[in-house]
Amino acid sequence: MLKLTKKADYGLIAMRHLTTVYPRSASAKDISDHYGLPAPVLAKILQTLVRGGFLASEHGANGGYRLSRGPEQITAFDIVRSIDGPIFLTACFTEDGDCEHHKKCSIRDPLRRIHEGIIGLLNKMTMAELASDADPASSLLPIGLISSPNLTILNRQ
Amino acid sequence: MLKLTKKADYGLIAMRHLTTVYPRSASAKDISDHYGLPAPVLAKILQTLVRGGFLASEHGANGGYRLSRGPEQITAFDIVRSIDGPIFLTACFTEDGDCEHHKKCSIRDPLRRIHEGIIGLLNKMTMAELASDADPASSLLPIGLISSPNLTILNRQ
DNA sequence: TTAATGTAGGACTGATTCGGTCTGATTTGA
DNA sequence: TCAAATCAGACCGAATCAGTCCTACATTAA
Repeated sequence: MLKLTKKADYGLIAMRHLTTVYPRSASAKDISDHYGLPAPVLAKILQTLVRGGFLASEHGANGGYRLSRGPEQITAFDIVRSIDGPIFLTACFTEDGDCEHHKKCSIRDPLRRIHEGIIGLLNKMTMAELASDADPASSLLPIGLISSPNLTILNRQ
Repeated sequence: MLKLTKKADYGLIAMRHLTTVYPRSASAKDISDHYGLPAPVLAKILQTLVRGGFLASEHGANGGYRLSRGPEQITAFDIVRSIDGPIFLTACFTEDGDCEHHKKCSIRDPLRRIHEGIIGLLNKMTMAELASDADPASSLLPIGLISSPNLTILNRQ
């Protein structure tokens, strides 16, 4: 759990590609061929991102998609939320904000802090950063999180 | 997407409850009644946490579950991973580490940094912190168990 | 004008997972 | 012994995910 859908993955890959060719455009087929992604799925994702305002579409022959803003003005959070919908750490965080256990559960507030932290991480990752292989990663992580030795990425059991 | 399952939620609620009564125990029924959680589901979750080594079970009448370690030695990450399984931000982060697009996708490394950050956030939230947020039940805590005021997760210096 | 290219969008399917129910076995204390 | 409680597994309906198929619309090039 706690992972992105494949659609969000595909969306990020496509956005990264479009960032590298920015401000030019690329067709859905170009991208799906290049990365071996299923073309119809990718097409839908790109349409979603158009509706979200992050891409502009160009119809007709030699058409395609291009970023509607600069790569540094679009974040990973934008893309993920646009494709996967709102991000909630727990079911408590609905729009209505009403959770049937709300009165008693009281884990809501601590989790909200984690929740905001996750969104913050995604929000700091711009397309420009995603597309740059250079890696001043330190700027991304809150101080104190980097050096912890038990932060193994692959938590195999 | 990108949210915890209800089981993880229930597990955290139960762990928080058991933290407030620590080092005493509580039965699954006590907890499910108190928070209105489905009892059989909660029972399974607690069994999982026993296998994970975070709870000890006491059979028979007046039995129940209690924390097997101090509340500051169990983190939200422990509980979530134990219940929901390994946490991967993207499908790329499997145990094998092989992703069919691996050669070309190149969003792997930036996402890995976000992934590490998320795990770091969860790892810094101990049960003691989870239970310490203002709540009437906190008065049940033995003196000295409420952790230090240095509880902010984000931007901790 | 016509054909090719490409986007837009809905309907549908198969697989997987999630949340939850049900049933029964085992262990312990009164 | 009996009741309370944990332990353990099978099972099911609903939801979601990933992907395919089909059709319609828009633009450009020949």
